[in-house]
Amino acid sequence: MQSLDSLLQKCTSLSRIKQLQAHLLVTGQFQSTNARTRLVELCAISPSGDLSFATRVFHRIHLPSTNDFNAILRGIAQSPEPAGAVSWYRAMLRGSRRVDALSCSFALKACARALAISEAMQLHSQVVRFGFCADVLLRTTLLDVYAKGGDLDSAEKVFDEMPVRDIASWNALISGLAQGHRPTEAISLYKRMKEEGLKPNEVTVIGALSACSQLGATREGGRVHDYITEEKLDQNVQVCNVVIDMYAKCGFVDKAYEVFDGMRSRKCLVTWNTMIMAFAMQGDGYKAIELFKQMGQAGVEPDAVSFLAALCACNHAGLVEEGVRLFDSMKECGVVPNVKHYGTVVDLLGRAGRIKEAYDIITSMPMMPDVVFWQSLLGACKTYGNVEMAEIASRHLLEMGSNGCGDFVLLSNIYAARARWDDVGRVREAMKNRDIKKVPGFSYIEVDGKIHKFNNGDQGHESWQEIYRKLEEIRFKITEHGYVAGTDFVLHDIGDEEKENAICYHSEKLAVAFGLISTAERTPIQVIKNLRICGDCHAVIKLISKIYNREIIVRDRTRFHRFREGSCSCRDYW
DNA sequence: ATAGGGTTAG
Repeated sequence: MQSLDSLLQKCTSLSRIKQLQAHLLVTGQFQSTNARTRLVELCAISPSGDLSFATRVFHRIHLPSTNDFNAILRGIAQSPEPAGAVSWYRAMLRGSRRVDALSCSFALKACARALAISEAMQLHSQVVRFGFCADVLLRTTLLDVYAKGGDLDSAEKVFDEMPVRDIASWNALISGLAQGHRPTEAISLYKRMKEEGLKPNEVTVIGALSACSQLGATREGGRVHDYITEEKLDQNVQVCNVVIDMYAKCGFVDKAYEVFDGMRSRKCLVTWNTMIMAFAMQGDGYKAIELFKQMGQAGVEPDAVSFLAALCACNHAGLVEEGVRLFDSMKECGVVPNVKHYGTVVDLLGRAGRIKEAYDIITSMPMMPDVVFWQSLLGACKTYGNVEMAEIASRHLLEMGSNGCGDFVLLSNIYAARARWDDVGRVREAMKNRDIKKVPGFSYIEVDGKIHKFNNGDQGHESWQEIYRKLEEIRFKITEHGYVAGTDFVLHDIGDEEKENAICYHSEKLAVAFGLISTAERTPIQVIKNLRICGDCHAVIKLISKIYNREIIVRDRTRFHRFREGSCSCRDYW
């Protein structure tokens, strides 16, 4: 037995696995020993293994045990086609061998990966029926499947009903909430966990910090970082990576770089990528590219994400030539550009007015352009007044059934600028006939460590009346400074006054106004927005920074805008 | 019935 164990450990390649199988067959141990089961499992799950070979071996077993079934089930669950695990599990149910908690565990894991929620629910009821409920690990798996499938309410329910929880159960829900865009709840659960005397580990802080990054929760993020240092969790690269990302997303690039530079654990590819992205978001194009080069010097090969980060940096900093060069160099590095790379270069070229080149890339790239490409091109056409190309782009958008009102607004504006009123009318008609909806915009602002959330036109905040009064004051003051409402940025099917009102109460304006009334004079105000900042808000916040003498930082979907004395760090280029 | 299952970054 001892020798079989050591033989199993040496099975690091498929040929070794086959040798061992032959050995078991020859010595007559194949049909009777546990070693066989472990061999099947090894072959089914190890990277050097081969699932189809494992399955062939399985079929040579006279009376496969539950464990033999499980070995294959586990293999299918972590294969590229996890959905097959459910039918394997069903075959098991019909067969002579009973399923155990592990079978359920693997099948559930497969559901999580295949996002098969209804199958997961069926498995859930079986877990109950088979009486596996006392199993903490299995319940945690269940919780995780719901969370990954987007059903956070069910995940919470599983968690609440657990008679016993261990750290992994807490971690699964904290991470689930963070990944499911319910960061506020993730943080309160993290706090509750500490209050209950549990000790967060690496996995916990990764989830908690990811939630802080989303919210721009600077204070809580700093506290988590302190805890990480105290508990020496920073020996873990993944933890360091999230710390860097958290500081970057909370607007502290310098702090992010400090952590990056002083890391005790070895930097990995993700570490470099995170830091490059951090500079890119700040619009520090040169620093990002510098780091990209340093990464190569450090012997870390850039991957698709590294290139994307560097390309975004070029885009945000307006480094057109550098970006094109970078894009062209991808092939030499053996990295295949994906949609996002193409999207970024197209955007980069378009913004630089190189519309024909951008168009040529769209038409020659190896994948179908999605709406984003045509929107980006259309935007460039508006900036450079290229009506012909704008029509081409819009036609594609219409064909693709785009329901983003921004596309219609842009096209309508392009026609209006040329006084082509018939066309303007046609676009309006098209707008009416479609179900045009916007993704609702919202913004966060942290004041005294507390996160406040604002939706567009929100009147739910406790001081909303004060906020709206402040906005009126702002409107009055900026008008004195020559501001004219930029009604380009909203739908054209409402009256002028209404239009003005609609953009007056964009979530970022509400958040900034709240910042003005609730923080000390001259202190910076920081806002996080889920979408890209709109042009009118951008113009208004520039003026606010000047009139109220405040530095205002807005992180939008793609980057940071640092408003100071009437201008923005993005140089109006975003 | 020998062991094997859950939570983690750009």
